[in-house]
Amino acid sequence: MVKASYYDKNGLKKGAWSEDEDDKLRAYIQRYGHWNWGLLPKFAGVSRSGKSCRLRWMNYLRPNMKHGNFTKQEDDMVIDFHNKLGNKWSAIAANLPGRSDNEIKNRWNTHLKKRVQDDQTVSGSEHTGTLEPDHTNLEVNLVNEVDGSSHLAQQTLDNETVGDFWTEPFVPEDDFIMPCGDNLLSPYNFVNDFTWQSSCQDMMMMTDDEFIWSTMDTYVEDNINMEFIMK
DNA sequence: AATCTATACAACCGCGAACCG
DNA sequence: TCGGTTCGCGGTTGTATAGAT
Repeated sequence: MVKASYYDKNGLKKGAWSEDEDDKLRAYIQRYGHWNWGLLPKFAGVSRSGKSCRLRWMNYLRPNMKHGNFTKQEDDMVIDFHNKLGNKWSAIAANLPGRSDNEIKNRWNTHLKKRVQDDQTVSGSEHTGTLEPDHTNLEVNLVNEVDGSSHLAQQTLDNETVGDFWTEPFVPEDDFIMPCGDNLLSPYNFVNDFTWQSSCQDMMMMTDDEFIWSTMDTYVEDNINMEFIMK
C-alpha cells in the first residue's frame, strides 16, 4: 500500500519506512526533540530528508496517534469542520486529537466527500456554517451558500487542546543524562564528530559553545539543567 | 485461478509563509 | 529591506490490497 523504498540520486532513501528507521527517528526525537528538521536525519542516523522525517513523525510516529478506522463521531467532526473550514486539514486536525492532517485528508477524499455528496443529493443542502464546533482557535468564515453572505466568527481553544506536547518547546527531564556509547548522535557528539564535517562545514566553523547554544535554544528554559552538554 | 478494477492510505512534491542574519 | 533557509500545508501520486469478473 506504500511506495517501495528506493534511493534517489542524492543517496537519500525514499518510499516506505522500515521498522528500524522508525525506531531510530522515534528514539532520537523523543530524546532530543526536533530542533532542526534539516539536520535531524544525520543526527538520528537515517538516510532521509528532513522533510520526509518530519512527515513520518507528524503523521505516524508521534505518541498518542490513532491508527485505523475513524469512529462515527470522528467522521461527523471532520464533516462539520470541513463545512466551516474547507480543505484546511491542519486546522481540522487540531480539533481531532490523535489524527494527523494527512489522515483526515485521506479520510475525507476516500470516504466522507462521497458520503456528503450522497447526503446532499438525497436531502439537498441549504447552507453551511450553522454547526458549531466544540472548540476552535480559528477564524471561521461562515458562508451562506443560499444568499452568498458571510461573516467571520472566532472561537478559542480550551485548556485541553492548547499547549499540548507538540506545540511546546522540547524540555528534557531534570535528570536527563547524555547517553554515552549508544547509537544516538547527540548535538554534542556531532560537534566532535568530524565525519559530518563535509556536509555541515558552516556549522563546524562555530565553537562548541556557539553550536550548542544555537541548536539547543529550545532547551533554554529556566528549569533546564544544561550541565549534560557541557564538558 | 487468473486478471482486472476500485479503494485506501503512506509518502512525495511544490509552493507560500515564517524566520533569521 | 532583502535574500536565503526552514517549516508547514494541501494537492497529488504510487502501490498494496480487496473485491469483482
